[in-house]
Amino acid sequence: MENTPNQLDALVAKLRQRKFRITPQRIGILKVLLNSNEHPSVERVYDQVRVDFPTTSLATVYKTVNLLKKIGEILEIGFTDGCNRYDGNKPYPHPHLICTQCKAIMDPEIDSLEHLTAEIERVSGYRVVSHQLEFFGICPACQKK
Amino acid sequence: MENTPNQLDALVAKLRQRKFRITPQRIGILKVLLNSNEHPSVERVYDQVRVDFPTTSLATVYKTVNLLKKIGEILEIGFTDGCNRYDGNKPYPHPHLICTQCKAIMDPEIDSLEHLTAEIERVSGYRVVSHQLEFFGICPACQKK
DNA sequence: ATACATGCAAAACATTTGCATAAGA
DNA sequence: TCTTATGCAAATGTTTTGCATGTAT
Repeated sequence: MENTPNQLDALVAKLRQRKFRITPQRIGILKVLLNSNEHPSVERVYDQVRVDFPTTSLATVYKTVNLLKKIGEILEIGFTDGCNRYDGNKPYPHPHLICTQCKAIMDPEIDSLEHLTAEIERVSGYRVVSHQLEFFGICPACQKK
Repeated sequence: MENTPNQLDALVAKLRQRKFRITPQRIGILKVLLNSNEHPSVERVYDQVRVDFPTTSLATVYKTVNLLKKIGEILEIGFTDGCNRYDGNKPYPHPHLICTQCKAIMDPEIDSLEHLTAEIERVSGYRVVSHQLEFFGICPACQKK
């Protein structure tokens, strides 16, 4: 589990550019979001940030996650049963594959949906801004159990 | 806004078959879910059911909706900001087109994602059980505002 | 008759907010 | 210095649950 200083520095620069303040809590939250490939929930981010910055509060994690979501630097993966999860590595719409048993989330390598988006716009008259595509199933590990 | 006795009868028969009891509240909830094409929230179902059965409680609507979801007779459309919505007419996975301004939901006519599902299974090893595809955008009416 | 469903109120849960304090810029 | 971020606790909003009562079968 290695740091990604380039991504981190880039994100910090973006925040600075937009006149947001760089606090140790925010750095910690950014690191967790950039380093993890597990699509963590806010609670999970909170737990991990507190390893380095034990004073960080849950409210701050929520506020920072919302900030990052608003400026488009993380992607929210909506869960119907509480506990949304976040992707800090690929903040643009892309499909997710979710194991309904262990809740693992992975990014399958498949073609994008640009052609579908275009078709939707054509037949509906909507201006499509984004999309969300989630596949639910059982991962290989859980199939063996 | 016409009743759909065939669909209703079929659903009632399914419930009976599974030994669930047919109560006036449940009939009312089923009617609302089958007759509406607006993909109503629980609160919305509640409001409409109470026109016919004013004694119906919100808890009962939640319980019935959960029951129907569990037996696969309605489809849940997950909303990240509270207020999930439900489709009683097409309880199988299909794409939705959601206006981020007026919250209207429509069903665009496009090809299914079966080929995509198959590809996902091939590249990931997951057994894919269902999926969810939502497009977000601005509907024609809201574009004019 | 006997399960099961209902309705109420309370609980649970994730998330947001208000506000005094702390700390980046 | 001056504004913004933090942290706490309280508030919010949706959904769930426990339990006594009512009702479909």
